[in-house]
Amino acid sequence: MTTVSSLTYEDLGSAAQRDRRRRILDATVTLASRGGFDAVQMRAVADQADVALGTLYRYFPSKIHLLVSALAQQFEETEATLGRRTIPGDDPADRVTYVLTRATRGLQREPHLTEALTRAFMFADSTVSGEIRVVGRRLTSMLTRALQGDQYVEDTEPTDREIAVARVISDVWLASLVAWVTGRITAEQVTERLETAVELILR
Amino acid sequence: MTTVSSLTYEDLGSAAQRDRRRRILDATVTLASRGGFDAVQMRAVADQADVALGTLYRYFPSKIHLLVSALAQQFEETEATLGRRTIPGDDPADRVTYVLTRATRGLQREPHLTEALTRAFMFADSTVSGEIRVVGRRLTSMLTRALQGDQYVEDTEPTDREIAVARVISDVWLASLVAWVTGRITAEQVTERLETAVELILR
DNA sequence: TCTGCAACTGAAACGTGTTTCTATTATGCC
DNA sequence: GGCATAATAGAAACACGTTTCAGTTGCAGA
Repeated sequence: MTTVSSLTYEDLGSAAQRDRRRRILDATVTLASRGGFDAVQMRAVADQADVALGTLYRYFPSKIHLLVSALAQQFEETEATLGRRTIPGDDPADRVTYVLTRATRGLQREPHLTEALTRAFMFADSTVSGEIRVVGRRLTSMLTRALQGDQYVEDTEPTDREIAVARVISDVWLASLVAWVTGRITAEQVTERLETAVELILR
Repeated sequence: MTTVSSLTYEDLGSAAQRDRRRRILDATVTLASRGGFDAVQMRAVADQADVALGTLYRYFPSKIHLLVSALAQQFEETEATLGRRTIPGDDPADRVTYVLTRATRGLQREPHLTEALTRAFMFADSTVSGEIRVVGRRLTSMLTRALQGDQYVEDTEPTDREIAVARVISDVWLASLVAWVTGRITAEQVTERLETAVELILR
């Protein structure tokens, strides 16, 4: 149950170190986009990021830590790009569906990357719980924001019900993504399942 | 996307072969109960089952196939024991909650085994889709049966809505199990989350 | 019973995640 | 600038999943 944590951007003192961290995460995303989970090989990441293998492990204590950190970073980037925009839709169900559809379309464009990040997220053990929590929080907050709609700009705390709804929907989303990246369902079916779930919970 | 399948009980001609398969799955469950996913090492399984490593791989083409097959077997055993009994509860929500609570309590008694099987299930890639489907079907049928209640004895086909509800609930269940086995939430929280989800969907 | 084929054994070897260790380089402090 | 310390490089070694293969055993059909 012991947690081992990756070095975060804030942990790193010098610009050179922050640059190393960035290079490592960039290499990870590049390799993952190209060949998925299996293509993210620690030696290959180290090579491409131009750091020694030992250094890579100093920054990220395992392949799973590395990939989950890459996932967190991808989330950050997404939020930075379209995070402040108002979510279209007149009621919570519409807004949630909008966010989910849009996100799913984005993931669909990078199937290998999605496979790598999703599988790492699901396979993470207790030593990765810190990083996992970060991603989980981002996910639910993205959904509670969609549930609240414009009220969000006032930074309203989500209600218990909103949190519960967000959790269920993110559970369905993750399960559907796993099913998609393992070829059990198509991308369209992912969207269908999400819409059905939203229907069941919010209508 | 190519599927590679494990040898099923039906595939095996001789009694000696069926016995080998049983010994392998027994060894898997024993090791998993003792030390979880990491303790299920292919050499150790082969040793304990008294077969050569190559034979183990002939029966189950990977560790994940092996563990997911063990999961399918556990399901079968559970269904055989209490499969025909009527599920108590006056409405679908009560019956589903009953089944979930009971199952969760069972899993709680074998945390290492649950960790091993759950993680294998979530980590499975496209080559395991056959075995995964078997387990997925069992899961949803367990839940649709609870939704239908006594009607089930008439072998009524579940409605689309029932199937959709069952899917959402099994998604929540799996996500909660993963969170539990990785130490992010307690077993009580698993039950809480399931009850909340049932509440949201069925009330 | 004999024969041929499929299954099994035992062991070696390979791939990749992870650990470890020594030499070298960068960094902060006097 | 010189020094102590931490960070990094580079490479070897280990662990475990997986593959391979030569020899042996078990078994169905002639």
